[in-house]
Amino acid sequence: MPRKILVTSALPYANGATHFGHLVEYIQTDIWVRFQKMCGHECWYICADDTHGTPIMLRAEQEGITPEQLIARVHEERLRDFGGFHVAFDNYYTTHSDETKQLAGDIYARLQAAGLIETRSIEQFYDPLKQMFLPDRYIKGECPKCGAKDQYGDNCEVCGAAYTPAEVKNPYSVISGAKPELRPSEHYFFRLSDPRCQDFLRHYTREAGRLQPEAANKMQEWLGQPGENKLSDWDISRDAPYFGFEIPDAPGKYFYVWLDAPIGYMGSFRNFCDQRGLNFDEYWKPDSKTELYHFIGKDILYFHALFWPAELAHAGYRTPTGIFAHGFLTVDGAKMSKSRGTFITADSYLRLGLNPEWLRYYYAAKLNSSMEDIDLNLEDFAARVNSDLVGKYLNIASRCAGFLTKFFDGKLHFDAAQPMRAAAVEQGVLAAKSYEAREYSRAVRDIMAVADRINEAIATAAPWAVAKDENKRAELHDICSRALHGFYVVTILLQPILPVTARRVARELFDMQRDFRWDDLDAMPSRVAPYTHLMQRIEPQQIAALVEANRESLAPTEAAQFPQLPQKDKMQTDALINIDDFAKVDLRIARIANAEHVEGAEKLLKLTLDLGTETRTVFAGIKSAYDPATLVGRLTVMVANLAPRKMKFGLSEGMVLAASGSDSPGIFLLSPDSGAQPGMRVK
RNA sequence: GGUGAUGUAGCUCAGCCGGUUAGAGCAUCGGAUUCAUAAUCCGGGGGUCGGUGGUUCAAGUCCACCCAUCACCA
Repeated sequence: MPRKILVTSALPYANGATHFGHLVEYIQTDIWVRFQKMCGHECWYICADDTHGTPIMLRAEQEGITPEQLIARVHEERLRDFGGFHVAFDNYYTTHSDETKQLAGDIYARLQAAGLIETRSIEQFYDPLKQMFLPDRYIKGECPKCGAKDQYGDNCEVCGAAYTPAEVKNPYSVISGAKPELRPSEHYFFRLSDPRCQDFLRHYTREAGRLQPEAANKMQEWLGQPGENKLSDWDISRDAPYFGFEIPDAPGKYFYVWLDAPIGYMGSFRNFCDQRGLNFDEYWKPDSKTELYHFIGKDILYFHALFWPAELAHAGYRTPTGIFAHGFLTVDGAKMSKSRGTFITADSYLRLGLNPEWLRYYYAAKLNSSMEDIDLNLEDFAARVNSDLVGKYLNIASRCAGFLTKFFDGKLHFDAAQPMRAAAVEQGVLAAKSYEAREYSRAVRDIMAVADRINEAIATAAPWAVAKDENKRAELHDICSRALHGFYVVTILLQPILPVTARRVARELFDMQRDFRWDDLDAMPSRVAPYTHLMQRIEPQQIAALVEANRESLAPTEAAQFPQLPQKDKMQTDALINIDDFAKVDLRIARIANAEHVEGAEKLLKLTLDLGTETRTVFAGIKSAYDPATLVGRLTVMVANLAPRKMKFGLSEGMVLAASGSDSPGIFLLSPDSGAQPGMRVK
């Protein structure tokens, strides 16, 4: 019976760049969602930008743009960054939307009708110059305890003391420098202290599966003993000027950003339902049979486990099935640091050309269901990825597929398929348990143990020795088929973590027309295409470049920020061509039918290209980057109408296309997406 | 200051309700192998399980205190 599941990641605040800390959560969630989808469940992954509040308003002002412009820009960045790491949202929206506004107003009205909204006058610091009320973070002064200067209004970074802004000595506004003054203002409160909320939360937070054990304990701490009434009301309004939604019938009063942020989950989902014709209410009505999960960081547990369920429950909506908090990310054992270069942005990683699946794998290898922090040890990162993914996992296919191609035309044959299928299904059950429980580190451990066993079996069977005896072809066939089946199994198990590699394995290696599903574990692959490399190793220089790119020196400059970036080859916008000019170039898909070294040539390889209707001989200067054996069989793109050129070694009838940078090493041959056939025109 | 979490080999981590000589992967050392992106396989070395004290026939595993790191709260 397929489940219906709605999953969210916390809405990232729309200021600042996406960094590695963010990615922990989105990758964690994405893996879970991909796993559920593979199992055939209807699972929707919903997210949005969290766009309101004072910081956004001020930031936009600082940049001389409107908040709308700021959040639109950040929206683009987020989509690019998350997409770059293969985080596949079903909908990525914004809280600054009609849907969210309407839902926020609706929830507010229902809470008001339930008698859970109350107004009262409070005193707050006000910046007389800037003419606005100041959040605590925007007040600085001397620590009342140790006297340290320039400390924030809520705690001291020098002595660690916590206090209120009123206690700070010689306070000043961070925005204008003015001395803040206390002023009264009417604020709106959600009455969390109401017995109805207390009773509800006392039960809700203790139900099995709702929260992690540590989180549930924390809730008990916040809730206190029965009758203790430790919860206080929640201030949900802010005074103008404020970027957000004005509270209905309360001119000049706005919803506090934390009120509309979680409602943004609903807003994004409603927007998605409208696009897809889904029934919003089926997922949000009080007695919904669907499941709702929020993946969050442990820092925002308070909002998600207290305010949010209490709001929903009393506004006539369903409450979350589960709230899953994760810990923080440290890099090399310490908080991410801009000066050390460990405050790593998603963008820098992608721009330097590092493979996003490396990070996905490493995070998966570290993540479990607890709220413990996880550490990204950069040295360990490279070692682990190289050894697990390239050395163990991909190596299985790399070392055995050749025999199958060479002796058996790529066909697989199993002497005893049934027990192999049973074993694969069993592995699947084990891994599925771990994925479902968000114990990814356990899943990875178990899966890599499978890869270890396969390599062991290969070593024992020694196909390279068996291959020398022509009478043992059947044995060789079985050995290599088993190995490739093992590779097939491990790939399916890893697909939630390595979606791109798994997709390539399915489509390019095993000739499937779709991605893997979990129940493919109970099927046997029948043939393999010639193996081509699926992943590069991490080079130590790449890690060094990453750290360098993220290191903020005392005088940061644009150029210093991405020293290794291949931004050299400037686009020549002054030499434009029109479509007809371009059409003169006859680009064709070509299959490399043969590739060989050219005696006496330092840089050239001799390629025989199959264009479907004819073959061409092309000399390509790619010897430094490619081993001819690995090229045979792959598709690439060639210029078919280039005038033939007589070279020292023969006539070259065209050229193949490859990317290269002027000052970074490497030559990268182009490849079409799967499905392209030799001879097809590229245009 | 209070509460909680964490602290196990060089690195990253497993260790269920306390029970034989504390495990894995990586790294390292020795050997094998050459099918594979110097990948793989076999074997060895390496830990007084943060510290101190206690409970117990028996503690990495329970208790107390202390230290370190992190978080939350006032």
